[in-house]
Amino acid sequence: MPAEPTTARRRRKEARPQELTDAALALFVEKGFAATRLDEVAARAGVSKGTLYLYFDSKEALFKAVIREGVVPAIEAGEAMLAEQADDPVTLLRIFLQSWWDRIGSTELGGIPKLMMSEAGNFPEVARYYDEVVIQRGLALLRTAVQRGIDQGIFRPVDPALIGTLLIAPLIHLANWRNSFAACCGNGIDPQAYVDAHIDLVLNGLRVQPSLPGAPQ
Amino acid sequence: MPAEPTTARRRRKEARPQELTDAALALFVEKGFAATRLDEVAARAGVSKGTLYLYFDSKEALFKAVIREGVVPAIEAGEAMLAEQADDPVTLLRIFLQSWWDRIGSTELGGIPKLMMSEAGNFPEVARYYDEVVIQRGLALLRTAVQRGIDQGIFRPVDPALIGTLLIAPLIHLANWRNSFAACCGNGIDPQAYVDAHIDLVLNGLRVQPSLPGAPQ
Amino acid sequence: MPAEPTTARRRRKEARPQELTDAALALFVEKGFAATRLDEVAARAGVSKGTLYLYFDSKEALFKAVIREGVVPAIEAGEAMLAEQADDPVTLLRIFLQSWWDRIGSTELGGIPKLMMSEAGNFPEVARYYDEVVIQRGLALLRTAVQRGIDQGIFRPVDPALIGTLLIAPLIHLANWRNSFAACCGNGIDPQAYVDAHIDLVLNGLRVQPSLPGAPQ
Amino acid sequence: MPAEPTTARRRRKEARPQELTDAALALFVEKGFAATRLDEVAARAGVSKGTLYLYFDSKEALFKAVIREGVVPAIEAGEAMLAEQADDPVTLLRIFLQSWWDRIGSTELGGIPKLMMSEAGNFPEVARYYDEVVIQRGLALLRTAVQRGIDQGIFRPVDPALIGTLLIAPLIHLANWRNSFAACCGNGIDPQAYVDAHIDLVLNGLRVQPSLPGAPQ
DNA sequence: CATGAATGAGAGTTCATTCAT
DNA sequence: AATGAATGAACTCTCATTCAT
Repeated sequence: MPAEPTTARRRRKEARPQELTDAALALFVEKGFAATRLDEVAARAGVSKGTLYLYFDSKEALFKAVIREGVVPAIEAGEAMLAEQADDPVTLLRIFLQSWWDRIGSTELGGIPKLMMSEAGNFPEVARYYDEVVIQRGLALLRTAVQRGIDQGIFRPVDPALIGTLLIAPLIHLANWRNSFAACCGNGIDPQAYVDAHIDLVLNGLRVQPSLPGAPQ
Repeated sequence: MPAEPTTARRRRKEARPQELTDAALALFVEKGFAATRLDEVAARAGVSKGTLYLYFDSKEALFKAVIREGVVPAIEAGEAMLAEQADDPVTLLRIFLQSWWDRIGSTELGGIPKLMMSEAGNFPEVARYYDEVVIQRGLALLRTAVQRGIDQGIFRPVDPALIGTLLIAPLIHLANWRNSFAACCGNGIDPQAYVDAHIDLVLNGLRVQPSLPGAPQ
Repeated sequence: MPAEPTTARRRRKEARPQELTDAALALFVEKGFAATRLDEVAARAGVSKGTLYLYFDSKEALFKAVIREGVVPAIEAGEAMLAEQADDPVTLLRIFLQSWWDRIGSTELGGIPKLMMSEAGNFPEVARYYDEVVIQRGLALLRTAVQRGIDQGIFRPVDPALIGTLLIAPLIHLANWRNSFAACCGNGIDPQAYVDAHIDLVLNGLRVQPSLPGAPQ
Repeated sequence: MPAEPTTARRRRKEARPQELTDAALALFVEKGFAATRLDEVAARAGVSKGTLYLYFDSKEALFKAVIREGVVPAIEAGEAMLAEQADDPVTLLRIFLQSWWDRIGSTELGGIPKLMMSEAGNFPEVARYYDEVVIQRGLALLRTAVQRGIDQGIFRPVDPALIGTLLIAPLIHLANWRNSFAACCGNGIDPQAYVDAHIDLVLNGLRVQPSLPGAPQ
């Protein structure tokens, strides 16, 4: 009768699925789903090809797991935002965008948008899941913040539904760039400067014209 | 000496390559390069599999041709913009962004950015070519316009290098969306409204505080 | 109504089949039947691929024609030998072997044995035809000559059936070499010296012990 | 750390490459390289098509392995000959020729010369390798033996370089025949009788005229 | 007659998936 | 649990063959 696995081993075993999805995420982002061979995934995770099938039924199941795993932190990040939710819409937007970059865009998870975009056509139900659970929730957060700003008279009366996408698009674009062209055509853009410039630009664009300094009230 | 083929046949022969790259573009954008079978490309173009090889040496060569063909209109559009170049930087940016959407983003060519982004890792030299010929040139145009606005005191002193990307990113994002999630998770965004909102937002964000309309001089 | 073709054209037309089989022979010998593309044959003959099918029903038919054409000179050479048939078996063998080399082995036709040997397994009925029409007749000639030498007491009483093959084998071997290894591993063998040495060797080997020159009668 | 595979499995794995090259040799010799389908090779070896690629990178690599494997016994046979090397050149030649037939020509390996000759044009570097490692070494052995016979006054002063080829050519020819025409046009030649007749013929041809028995000294 | 664009069956090669060990 | 040899369906690519011009 085999003894209970040692703690080290148990931990290893329980960590396996994530080690595998981590390896898969990196490769799926780099080469795309179809062009990634399971051999490579296994090799990168330091296991044999057959082992993958102990944890995932198929390549497609692995893909779904990768997305599901990648989605959780996004949701958690979003919920954290709600918790910190300041009343000040400007601060809220700043926090949201900066946090998204810090916790998602600039990390390994920053490849998820590219991957999901690339494969949406091949995995519509995964795309739908991702849309509902991540995109729409994120947009709702942004919309709420913008609406609040409008209500408070801080922001111009823009269409909050459109603005949500406009606020996140440049960050996703940067994440996509880092996971595509950056490897071959590194432009010298400093991510943080880019994020700052974006936040600065859109907040300026949203704000109602403040009275000019020195202008008559 | 062989007789020249009749006009009908000749015309067919000359039109073939584009018919094939058109079909390939659509499928590459929809499913990705690796997941697209040449059978499908041929079928979509109404020819047999073997015919593809009369015009392209390999699947990879077809990919390169697709990109090369897709790049030409982008360059031409850019040059057209220069020709129309108004002195007014605001008008110039409006025209540039709107034209990009009208002539590239909203057309079949709007799939090129997604495709190129998805495959940059697998075709670095094509990505490099695309970056040099399309991206950097486009950014240069935008940078110039922004710089001119700054020089004229119309725009705030932002970093033109960063702003270029920020100006185009939301349009690319929209094009990407239309070529990925739109098929399964159509959000109700009206493209023109989105483009308008974007232009409005960034121009407001760029402008130095204009005197409020109706405000006392 | 088309005018009668001019003589030049007519001659061209009638010569076509042979131009085609000549091209085919060279390539079949060089690369083998399966590895030779009809494109190449056509190009070498200076016609288009389709033209081949005006003269031959299929690649296989072309192969058969190549062999049939290559066989005729061998038969004619054999018949010429019979006509010149000296009574002296030694002279007869000399003439036969030297003529075979001059008229067959050293010419383009020298590739036929290699080709036929390589393809015998794939075209057994052609091989059978070749065996009957060329090999067996040639061997019969040799056998007859050898038998005559034995009958005349000039040759030792060897088995004529075996000796026939032994007499021609080295010449075929040389022809094969020239159509295979010679291109990449040219050995410095002088063909005529080789033929001479062979004739010298086998005639010496066949002869009954002649009185030593200068020996007392 | 993975457990070592059991002996049965390991033995299979180690034996595979040779099983595959054996199957390939037989088919390459029978039909030629280009006309042999990998399906057939796999089927003959009792494996699936894909398994071939676990052991050989490509059809061409399989070809090279077939030759390399086929070459080893030839070299070993040659070395064995050197070991047995009698001082008597006549015996040496007898042994060499007979052994070549017994150990090479009459076995599966007897197809190698035909195969190599047929494919020399398509694989020049393999042909070069084969020439250096097998042909030239074999010829050197024969040349040495003949030269020794000449030096001892046993053989006539022939050109040893030419004679080497002349000695082996009829045996190669017989091997070639058995791997080509024999299947369709079996002539009734008894191989051993042929080998004997050849050895008898050439040794007689080489020898200086012995004094006739009973002839006056 | 001659052409060469077009075809599609077939071959080489890849790789997700299985399973005996 | 883990392995990796084996599989075979599927894909890219080739080329003998056809046929409209």
